[in-house]
Amino acid sequence: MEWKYSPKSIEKKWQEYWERERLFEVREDSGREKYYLLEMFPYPSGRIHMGHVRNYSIGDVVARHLRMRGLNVLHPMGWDAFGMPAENAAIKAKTHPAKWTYDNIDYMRSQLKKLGFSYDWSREFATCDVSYYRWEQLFFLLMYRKGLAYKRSAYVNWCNTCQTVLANEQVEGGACWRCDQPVIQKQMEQWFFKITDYAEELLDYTYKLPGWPERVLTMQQNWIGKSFGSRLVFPLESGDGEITVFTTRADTLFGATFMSIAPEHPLVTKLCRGKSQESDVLQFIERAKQAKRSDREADLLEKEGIFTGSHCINPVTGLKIPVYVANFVLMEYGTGAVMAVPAHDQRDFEFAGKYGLPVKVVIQPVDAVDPPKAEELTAAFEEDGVLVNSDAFSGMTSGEARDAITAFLAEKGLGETTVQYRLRDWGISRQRYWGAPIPIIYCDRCGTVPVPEKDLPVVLPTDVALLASGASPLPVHEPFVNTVCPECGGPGRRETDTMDTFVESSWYFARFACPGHDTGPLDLSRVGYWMPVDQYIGGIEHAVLHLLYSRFFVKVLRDMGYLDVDEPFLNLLTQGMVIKDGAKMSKSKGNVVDPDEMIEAYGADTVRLFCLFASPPEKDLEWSEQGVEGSFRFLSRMWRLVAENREKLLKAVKYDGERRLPTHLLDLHRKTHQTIKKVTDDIGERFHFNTAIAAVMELVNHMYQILESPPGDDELWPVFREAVESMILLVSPIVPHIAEELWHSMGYTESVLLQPWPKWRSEALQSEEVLIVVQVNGRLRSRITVPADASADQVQRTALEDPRIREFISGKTPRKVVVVPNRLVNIVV
RNA sequence: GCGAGAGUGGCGGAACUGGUAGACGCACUGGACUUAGGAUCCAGCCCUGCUGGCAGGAUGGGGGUUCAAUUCCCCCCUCUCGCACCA
Repeated sequence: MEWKYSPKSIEKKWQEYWERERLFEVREDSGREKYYLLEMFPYPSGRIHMGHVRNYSIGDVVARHLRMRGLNVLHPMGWDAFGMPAENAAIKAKTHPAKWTYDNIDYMRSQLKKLGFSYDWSREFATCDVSYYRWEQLFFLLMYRKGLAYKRSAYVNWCNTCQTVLANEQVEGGACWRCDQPVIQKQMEQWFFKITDYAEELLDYTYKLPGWPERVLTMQQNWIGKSFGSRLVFPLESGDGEITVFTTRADTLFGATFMSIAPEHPLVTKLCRGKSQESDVLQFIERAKQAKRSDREADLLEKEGIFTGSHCINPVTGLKIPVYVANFVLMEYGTGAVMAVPAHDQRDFEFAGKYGLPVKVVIQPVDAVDPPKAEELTAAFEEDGVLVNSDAFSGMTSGEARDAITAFLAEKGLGETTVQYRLRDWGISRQRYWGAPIPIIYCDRCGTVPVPEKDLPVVLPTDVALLASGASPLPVHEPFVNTVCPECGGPGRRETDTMDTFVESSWYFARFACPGHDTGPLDLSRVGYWMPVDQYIGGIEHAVLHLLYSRFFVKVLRDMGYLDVDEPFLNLLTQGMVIKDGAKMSKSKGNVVDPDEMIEAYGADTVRLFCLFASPPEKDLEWSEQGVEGSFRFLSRMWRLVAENREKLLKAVKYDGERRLPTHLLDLHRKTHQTIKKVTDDIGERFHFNTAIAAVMELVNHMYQILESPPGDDELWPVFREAVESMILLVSPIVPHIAEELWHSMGYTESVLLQPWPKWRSEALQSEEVLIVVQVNGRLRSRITVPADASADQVQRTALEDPRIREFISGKTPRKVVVVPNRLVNIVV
């Protein structure tokens, strides 16, 4: 055995050994308890970054630990391989996205292997493999059949830089989530998945996922945005038609003095037709539509509107009120029309002030004597209160009135209570090449025709010439586009949009359970064993996006009979970012640390150890080269402990806990068992790897302490051997290479992975004497040592007899004495 | 604006159900070994005072509950994240 720890000479050896022995490959085994551990799979961008290293190190500790605890652990890895960077890189480097992607996968796989992660590589796949995305096309067809996939013309988020459409979830603060450029609104024909059909269930289950972080659930709840309200009908003054609004404040209906509708509202052109203001209105609409979404969202856009020239009738007052087009009304939410109540809505209040519209107070605060006067209002009163100026409804509370007014209108067919969601359908069309083709054919005679299942897959052609603009080459790829209509046999044209790559990541976790299955997407006999994922680990950035889509998709697949679970991920751990010099590591900031260089300099174990030790997983991790060196130093200390004492350790027989020991060895024996308990709890229950590591460091320090003053004791080496072996087993999930090497150097021939996780004995945790803190009036004054089994009375007596304590009490009689067993005594005088 | 989370030494962070605040590591200081060490080992290391041992003050600030508060409650300040004209 080398005297010096040198990771280079051991890491590769053990990686090859694990692979040769197929130690990470698993099969379903109904006789064993399963555990499905998954980390978010990476996009093959070229190289692994520190965020990945951290994510996968956390997962690997859990996987290795639970294997030693006897569970049948599925721990797979694959590639989220479709996506735009491949296209952009291919254009730049004059290569093909497929080649670029698969080359990156090869390199990144080698990086992951160098880090020693315990993946079952036999299950690996990439989502751009035809054998994967073909099943996604089948899902699309089944969803199409059920009306869950549909096409419509809609105003959508368009990113000019990426030359494609984005889903609402993919627009962050009005900018593209990928390239950060402003997004504009564009009307296009688009395919949607009807996620809104599942809004209620998606929301419902956010209250049934105790293993998820509260804030992720809150974010999803906000995103779904359920609100209870009413749909109310305002007939047009002209008599031919009506405007329906959604409102959560039906109680304020008597105060609705005008109407605001969205520029995109279908009635707008009709309402201004033939009126004197027609051309002004049309101009206004054009301007409003062109406004960037980023401005609209950032509240930069001034609130503006224009009178359409038409009126509608307030259904309870019977008064005619003007209809305005307003740039802040969103067509996508509710009905695209808002009843404006300036006295009780701040936005309407400002709008009314600007255009000289009437303000009518209909709610007064509960404790007010008189209703406030409209002309004295400086701001809208938006809270609930008591109704005034509202005919028969006056005197009701807001809550009562919401129901009563809606019911009153419902009788006339002019209203109903309803539930409104903020969530909108998931737009999945992407005008890009490197994605899964949408299996649809357009025929002049038959219209939109789904590709028959027997004709799947629709293979993405590889013989394409990429366009420098980034626009998809598919529409101009004649052999792909031109096809035959499956219904009439006449000429047909293929859909050239591809699917959003979030579709692939919405079911990959299920496919890992049966990766080679080729007669269907999922083999329920195997998938049923492994699903759901017991623990999912990844970045918080997917709190809404990927994690919401996946939940939706699982419910759809369940309803199709492909899955028998309601939710994909039982427990979720969202790990923090890797930070350097106070900022997230990124190329543009120039603060990236390359994992390869770190592995080269310190070895994989050190890199893993540092990632786990520097902070708890859910917090951000500040990268520190000195911290990395500290981690390396600790591994060296462990190494030397074994290397320098190997002969003596090998000769000793592990202490069995039976014979009596001198105090200092009993201390070590106890420390060993305390450490086993602490590490087991920290890794297994709390995921606090940093404190688990700290505990092992304490044990190692303790061992060095004992070696400082060699007592020449016969019992030393047996007890030491117990401590050393425990140490090796406890760190093995964290730093597997050095653990494997040390384990074998202790004379074992079987992998450390196959050892049972060490157990602590509770009797070994007990010490004969305990230290008790003595306080007087809550201030620490002395420490006493008492037998562990001393009664409260005895402890109290000993404390009161303590000379220091007597001094502090100085003759006074204690008013009260609190005794906390094994902890402290507090004397109140 | 709304929602969530967080504020502890020079730094990263401990303290699981209220019970010795600062485990463990980094940095720093001193010493040992050494031709030398940026290797290793040992010791010190929150602040203030006489400086041995103590005493007092410290967990963003203020108040409260309690024998006892980093931990529970109220108010305020700061930071981070998410949502943001949602009717």
